[in-house]
Parts: sequence; C-alpha cells; structure tokens
Amino acid sequence: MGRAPCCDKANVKRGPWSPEEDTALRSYIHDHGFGGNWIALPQKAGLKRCGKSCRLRWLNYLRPDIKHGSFTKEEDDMIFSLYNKIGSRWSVIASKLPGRTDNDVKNHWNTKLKKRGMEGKGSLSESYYRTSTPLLPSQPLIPSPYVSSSTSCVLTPATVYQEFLSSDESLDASLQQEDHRGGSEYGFLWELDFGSIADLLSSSGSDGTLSSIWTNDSGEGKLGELPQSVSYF
DNA sequence: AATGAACCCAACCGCTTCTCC
DNA sequence: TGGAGAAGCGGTTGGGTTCAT
Repeated sequence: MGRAPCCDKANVKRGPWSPEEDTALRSYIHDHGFGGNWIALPQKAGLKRCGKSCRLRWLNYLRPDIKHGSFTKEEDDMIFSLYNKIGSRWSVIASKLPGRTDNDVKNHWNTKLKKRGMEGKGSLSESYYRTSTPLLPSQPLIPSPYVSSSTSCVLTPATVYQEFLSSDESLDASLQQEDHRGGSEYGFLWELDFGSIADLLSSSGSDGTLSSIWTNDSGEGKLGELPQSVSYF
C-alpha cells in the first residue's frame, strides 16, 4: 500500500511549462500570494497542474529574486567549501547563495563541480578551504578584532571560526547539539557567537584550539552554553 | 550535412519533516 | 498526543541543445 498521490495524475498536465501557464501562475501569486496552500492554488489560478509542480515552478524559476545565468567563481568556491563540510544539503547551501535555488545548486554540482572535484581540478584544494575565509561574514556583528575581557590575548571571531572549520570534530559536535536541542537544522552551529567562543578559549586557559573546550571535565559540551543569536550568513 | 555522444537543466518522484487539528 | 495532510527536500529522469567526428 503506497502513499496516496498528491493529485489526480490523470487530470493534471505534466512536462514543460508554457509561457501562458507561467503568466497565469505569476499573476495569481502576485495578486493573491500562494495562500499557504499550494495544493489548492492550481484550481484557483486556473491551472491544470499539480500543486507540487506549481510550487517547484515558482520557487525554481518564476520567483522575481531568482538569479539566472552562470555561477561565479566565488559561488563555486562557496559550494565546494560547504559541500565539504555538510555534504549534499542543497537547500542549506543554496540559502547561502542569494538568488540561487537548491535545484540550481544541485544541478550545477552534478554537472560541473562534482566532475571537477573527482578529477582533482576543483578551483581550490580542500586544504585551501580549511585555511581560507570564503565563509566569513563581510560585516561581522561582533567588532573585530575581538579583545577578550579576561586576558590580553586577542582572538577574533574570524580566527575562532577558522578553528571551527578546521576541526574534525565540528560535524560530530553539531550533531550532538542537534540531538541536545531537538532541532532540525544541522547547520545551526553557524549561528553560534564566535566572539563568545573566542572569549571562552581565552578564559579557559586552554591551548587555544576549539577541541580543548569541546567538552568539559564531566564530558558535557560547553558550546551549548554559548549565545547562539548571531547569524553570520 | 548527418549523426551519435555528451552535456545541461527543468521537472518529476517519493521519502521525510512540519504543522495543524 | 497522535494522525492526516501539506510542504520541503534530495535523488533521478527525460528531453532539448551543443559538440565532436
């Protein structure tokens, strides 16, 4: 017994969208929004399409903020770097690339970047990604350089963030955090306040690496205690 | 010019997650 | 709290286009 289909396939049109259908969908959403219900939209908009198909067409092609055209080197670098960190989380990766959709990024990876990576012709090596700063915010919310309040040591959120990126434990830790919080966003660690991590590193008398504060004496993670209100992306 | 291979990307499929009652 | 339906997501497919021979 399979899942019930989302629509009556015998009565919906499939395949490429015509300009008339695009116009109908675009004008309906412009006038009414999608109303929180994609399933009901086709009928209201006079379209013989499945709601899922309408949603996909709008999100991947018709949205006014979609960026069409080829990917820039900076975008490629970003995709490579994020893929190395989180794998094929296309929606997460796409969210870091304004105007790009998950489908866009996925297609671009499968047709170009993956091949380059397998051939070792990626624009940058993995080691480069671990020492470069492609993911750092252009305008950090925390003043940089960040001066620890407890020591004279100067640690910037950027340097802490680099330590985070180069830590083999980063993904394991994010999963632990995910379990602890019951959240669904694998990448929420990116919203950690790296300035506070820098402060923790300085005040803990650690050796200055992220792994040194990853767990405390009782084996519990300390990172969860830190503020997580700062979004860097 | 013809044709087969390779490439590209829009669209579909079906599973998972979320939301609401 | 559990179930149903909707939305979100990633993998895959199919057809159009471009390239090579």
